[in-house]
Amino acid sequence: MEEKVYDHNQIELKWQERWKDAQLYRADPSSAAPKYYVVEMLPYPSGRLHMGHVRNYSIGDALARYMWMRGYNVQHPMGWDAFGLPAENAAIKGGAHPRDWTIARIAEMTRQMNRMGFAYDWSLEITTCEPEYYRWNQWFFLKMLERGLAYRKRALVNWCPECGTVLANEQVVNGCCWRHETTQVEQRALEQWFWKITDYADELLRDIDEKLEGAWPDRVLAMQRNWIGKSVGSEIDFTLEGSGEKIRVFTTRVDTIYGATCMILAPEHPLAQKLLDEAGRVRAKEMIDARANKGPGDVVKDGAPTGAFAINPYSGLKVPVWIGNFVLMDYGTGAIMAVPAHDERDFEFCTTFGLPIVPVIRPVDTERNLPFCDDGIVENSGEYSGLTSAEARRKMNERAEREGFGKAAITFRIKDWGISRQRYWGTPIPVIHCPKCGVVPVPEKDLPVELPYDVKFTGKGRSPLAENPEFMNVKCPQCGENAQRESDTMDTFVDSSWYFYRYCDPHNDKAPFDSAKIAKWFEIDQYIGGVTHAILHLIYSRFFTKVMRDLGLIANDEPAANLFTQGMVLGNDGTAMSKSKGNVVDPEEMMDKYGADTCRLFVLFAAPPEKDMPWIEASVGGQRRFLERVWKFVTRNVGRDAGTGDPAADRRALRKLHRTIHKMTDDFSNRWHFNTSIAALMELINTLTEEEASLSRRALDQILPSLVLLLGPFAPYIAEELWEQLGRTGPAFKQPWPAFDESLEKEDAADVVLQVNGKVRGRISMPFGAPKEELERLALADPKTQASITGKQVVKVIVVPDKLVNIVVK
RNA sequence: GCCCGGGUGGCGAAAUCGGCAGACGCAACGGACUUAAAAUCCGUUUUCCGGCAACGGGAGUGCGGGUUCAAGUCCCGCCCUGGGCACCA
Repeated sequence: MEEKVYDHNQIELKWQERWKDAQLYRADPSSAAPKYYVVEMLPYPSGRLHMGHVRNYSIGDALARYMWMRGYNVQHPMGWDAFGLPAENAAIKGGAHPRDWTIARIAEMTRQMNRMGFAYDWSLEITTCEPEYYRWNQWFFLKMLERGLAYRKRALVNWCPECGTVLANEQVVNGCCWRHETTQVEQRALEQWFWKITDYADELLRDIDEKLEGAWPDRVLAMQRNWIGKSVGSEIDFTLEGSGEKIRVFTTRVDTIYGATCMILAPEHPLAQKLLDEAGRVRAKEMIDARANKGPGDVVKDGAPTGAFAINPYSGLKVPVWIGNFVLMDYGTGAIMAVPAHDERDFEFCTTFGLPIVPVIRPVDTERNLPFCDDGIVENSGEYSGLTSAEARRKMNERAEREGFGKAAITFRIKDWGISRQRYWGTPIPVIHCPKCGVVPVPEKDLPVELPYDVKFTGKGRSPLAENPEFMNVKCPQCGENAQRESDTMDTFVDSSWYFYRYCDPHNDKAPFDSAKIAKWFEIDQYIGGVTHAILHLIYSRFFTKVMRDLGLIANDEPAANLFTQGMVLGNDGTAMSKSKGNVVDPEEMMDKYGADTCRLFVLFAAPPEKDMPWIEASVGGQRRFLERVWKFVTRNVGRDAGTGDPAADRRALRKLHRTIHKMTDDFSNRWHFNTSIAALMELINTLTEEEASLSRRALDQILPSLVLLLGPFAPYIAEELWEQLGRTGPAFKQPWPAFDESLEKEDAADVVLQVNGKVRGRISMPFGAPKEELERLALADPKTQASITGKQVVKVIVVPDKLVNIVVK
């Protein structure tokens, strides 16, 4: 048969047309095959696919296609993280309505994804800005409220005095407003909603060890551990001299308490406000503001005495009470005991302000240089002197508990999740503020609280919702009097915390999902996304899963049994692609130029998927050339009258084929190092081209279909087209993955390396399984090794059968 | 400062269990084809030394030690680099 021309445009258009069939990538509900649920993190619909998406989704798609071929019942959905600031910013700048803006961009990105040939079951598609989705955010909010997991408190927000509005963190650039680059952002306190993720802090931490270790990347788990930040220590009350009020401190080093030479309160600490005089309060305010505008780098330690004194409950000694800018109000109790001899920060503080330094811990076997911050032997500490730090901590905790001035305590660094956003384009928080009844939840039957479409985007004043009377004015569900809706919307991380559950039952209008469907598909077998979501998204989803479990909706404790985080795509200059650097490569341009298959192949070939990968356009051509070589090889050999050929050539070609299948099967099941899988395919085509003239028809009939199927998960268009040209029926991606036969992989003879003192001196070809003695004899007799041995004494000979002989000489 | 990665040719990388370092690809150079160019195909390409040559010999995986018959791979101590956290008591 004639060799054909590889025209990627023609092939892609043809198959896109055929792949429109909505049933094609649907999981089979009646299938008895084992399920495989693979999810790639859903994108924000910015309107253009970027290389990071292409990489993420090419990895996921290769895996989904491979698992289909392995006979699994695969569920592979896609959706849109459709709420968020860019749409609203665009509206503020005079662009389209956020909804229209978003819908148009979703359409555009869907088109691009289909062009890439990604195999999604679009019947499961979810769009988080649709009421049918976000009503369940609201439903979950009500459940959180019922269970005491949602509460309101005052918290700081960014405020631009120029706009007269609240800014999201992303709208703050270098401490200034995004629209007024010279206007400093201020901090203002507003009543906001929080979710008590801290209630689950212990379980979130424990399950990292018990459920995720080994299945999620270490660096993600390390970041999460760090973020949760569990500290084991003690809470101890110091008594204020005079009033007798208690000041509670948290410390991990109660064993050093005899060395406490002062107490330091956060400047915001309520007691500090009380103890300070007018001048002191001004100083405290200065410290708070200086910290709010904290630039990068260290803030110099600052502090001031309150004039008050407190009594150390263990030693009975009186210490001064200070305020200090390095003590955080929202960690621990907002107050510390300063032990300058055994803590670097306290040391720095007390040195600066001339406070005494009293050592109470002796190192076990080294000189003591202050501050000495390790455990040691306690001294100058009354009845505890002579104990180890650990013993002292235990005994001191016991006494605190017994005498009622403290206890062993655990503190977490993680804080409750503030979900309120003073924005329009998000899920309305379903509560009503009634002057008589207070905060009243919207009754479930009234969900969803829909976002009104007709609002004004001024970028000034309160959020567009708050300025919209038709939205805001309602009757109180409890007393029927005039009341106001909550105008805040939810953080978009709420949307993405549970979307992969909704995929399993996307159109359910009675519940967020049917629990039986979740039981069938969960946990997610493989979740794939960027490491940038290591903390927030991935910890919020874990939290959501645990809450849903406690609500009785699901049975699993974790959302994803396995997580894979791919590396970034870097520009030609080796830095992350960004518009400001002008090193962005547009996937669509690459598709025009080289075709979707080439793009997919390149992002998988250039580096192993977990590593950062530079986009070097010069090398993309190599992938295109590879596809052309495969294309030509297959098309010109489809019907070629090859006859019986040369059995030795057949054997060599089949050996390479089976090794390639073996290698790729390993890569898919272990490491996903698709770069080496593709390299193996390249080696295969190199061998096939070399042997081509001597191959028999029989061998070709085995080789051609296998080659095409192996290529399928990476380059689906060309695989499907060639499959059809081979005269096969049924889609290539639903064929069984080729099997390898190890007996065909073996060389005819073993190539045994001969070494002298570890240096290669020669090699001999031997039948497999040759006895050690014979290998040793032949190695010693070999002329190549003789040259290096003569005149020396052979000390010993190491023989690794079928592989290597190392002669050790002196 | 603390916690993770990473360091191998001109470049992206490979070597999965301690057994031939540099597979595969890019780029470069040489050749074939062509009036010419592009495309394609063939060849060379870690480095140093010797040789017209086929070839032979030495060095080499960030640096310094160590274990081993054998180390890119394991151990100890450094250096550089990317990322995360960063006054968390």
